[in-house]
Amino acid sequence: MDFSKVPLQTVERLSRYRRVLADLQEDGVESVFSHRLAELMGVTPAQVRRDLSIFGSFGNVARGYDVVELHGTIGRLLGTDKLQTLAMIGLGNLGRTLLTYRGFQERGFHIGPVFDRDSEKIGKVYAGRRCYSIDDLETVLPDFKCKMAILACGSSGLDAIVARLADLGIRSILNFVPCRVIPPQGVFIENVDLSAKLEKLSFLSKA
Amino acid sequence: MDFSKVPLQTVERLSRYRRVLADLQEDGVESVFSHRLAELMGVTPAQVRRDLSIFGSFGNVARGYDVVELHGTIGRLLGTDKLQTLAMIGLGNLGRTLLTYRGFQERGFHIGPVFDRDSEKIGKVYAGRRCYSIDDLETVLPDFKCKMAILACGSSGLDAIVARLADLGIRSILNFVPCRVIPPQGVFIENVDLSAKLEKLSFLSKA
DNA sequence: GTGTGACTGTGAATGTATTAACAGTAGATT
DNA sequence: AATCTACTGTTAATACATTCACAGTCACAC
Ligand SMILES: NC(=O)c1ccc[n+]([C@@H]2O[C@H](COP(=O)([O-])OP(=O)(O)OC[C@H]3O[C@@H](n4cnc5c(N)ncnc54)[C@H](O)[C@@H]3O)[C@@H](O)[C@H]2O)c1
Ligand SMILES: NC(=O)c1ccc[n+]([C@@H]2O[C@H](COP(=O)([O-])OP(=O)(O)OC[C@H]3O[C@@H](n4cnc5c(N)ncnc54)[C@H](O)[C@@H]3O)[C@@H](O)[C@H]2O)c1
Repeated sequence: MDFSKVPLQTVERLSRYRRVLADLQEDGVESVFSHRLAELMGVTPAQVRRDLSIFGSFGNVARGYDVVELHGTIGRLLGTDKLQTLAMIGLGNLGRTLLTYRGFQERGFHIGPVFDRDSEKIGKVYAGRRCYSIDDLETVLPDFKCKMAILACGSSGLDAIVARLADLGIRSILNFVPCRVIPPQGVFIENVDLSAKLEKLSFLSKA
Repeated sequence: MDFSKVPLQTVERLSRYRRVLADLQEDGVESVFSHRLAELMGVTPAQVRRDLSIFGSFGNVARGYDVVELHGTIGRLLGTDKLQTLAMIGLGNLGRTLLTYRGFQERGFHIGPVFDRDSEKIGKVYAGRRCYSIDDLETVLPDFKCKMAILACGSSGLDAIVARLADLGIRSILNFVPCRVIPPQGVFIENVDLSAKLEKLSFLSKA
């Protein structure tokens, strides 16, 4: 599997395919044609076939795609067939909300250690997770074997935190802090900027 | 201004330009070249010039772009130069977190009326905002003159809620519910799917 | 004034993503 | 067994986005 020639947009659709397939599986549907899958996804059938064919030939002319099999295959591709433990930095309003969100668990993610710099929070347990001092990152994090992290902290000194996470083996980061963070070599950062989304909507709705 | 020929990616960058320009303004910088702006944005200088030139000629060969002027121009383009009031559906963990988030206010957005179906919450006031019954949407919402809404509720009956919002003049929606919602004619929906983002990161970090 | 250097705005070139179109195939039908 | 139908996987065509590269412009030096 040559990752470099998978279109980024296709990657973003993969998780949606999986979600749609999970629903079909729940409904007892055994197999599905690109046509129907496209309809459920809101894309063209050609797009579906193209997306899937990048990873192999899973379809069958007579029956289409096997729902259970394809669901499993996409899960393995995404790496979400096994539970992954994430680290989180910042246990403020957002951090606490994310901690109690069940949607992550359902899709193979689990927030493990949480780090903050506020002494009020350090040592306490929230939603079953212990809050550690950000100063203890190097001693605590390795025990959890995390490959991914969530940033839900303040913006000051963010680059330093990212560098430390990278040194500790974190390969990818979901960042809620609305400021530019330059990814260290080999680290992927996905930014979630809600205000930017609202601004985009504001622009579009003027059209 | 012909909106149809503005690349979507450019729209998404507009809010980031504005943020960068706000920082420059704060630092007392009067004008800036595409080069420097590109550096701060993490894109190429050609991209910056192309993006801005779509909306007009704001630059000056000798001084580059006027920081204050461009900041204002982008604000007007995005429609965030005036405060906009949003409606929100769902006052759960996420809804409450968003209500208290200061970042929205800072960028010209204000959550006004909040609707829920839980009688425990209806009538109460959270962070200065009254929670109304979702059944009273038609009577309450018009008073607030909202053009945008946030969905932070459960997934059942979502299409019906979206249809009602559309009928009441909502033009665009920020949706946190992880299921496909088909936008009614003339309504824009931006989906925020955090699990999908994590799955994307999981895939990329296997490369 | 004339020359120099550095910039913007943009046409042309390239790169990336989507859609159209069809060859090849397998089951169903006569 | 020959024909028909409807599908997948893929090649070719199109659309969309970014980058290159340069003509035209302005400020400044001499
Ligand atoms: N709350 C929201 O709805 C929302 C929405 C979008 C983005 N965000 C962003 O997410 C981040 C967190 O938001 P919040 O509302 O939870 O803020 P918050 O102030 O409630 O919490 C921030 C937490 O991070 C901790 N923190 C700050 N700097 C730290 C550091 N260097 N190391 C460790 N811990 C640190 C603080 O002690 C605090 O506990 C902010 O950057 C915010 O802009 C929040
Ligand atoms: N909590 C998170 O961190 C998080 C992250 C990403 C996405 N989401 C999504 O956001 C949504 C809300 O999440 P949450 O954690 O706040 O859930 P929650 O259960 O805490 O709150 C949901 C709220 O919505 C209300 N509600 C449900 N259906 C409604 C309807 N039809 N009309 C009006 N109100 C309705 C409920 O009464 C409840 O108050 C969910 O769809 C969830 O999947 C949540």
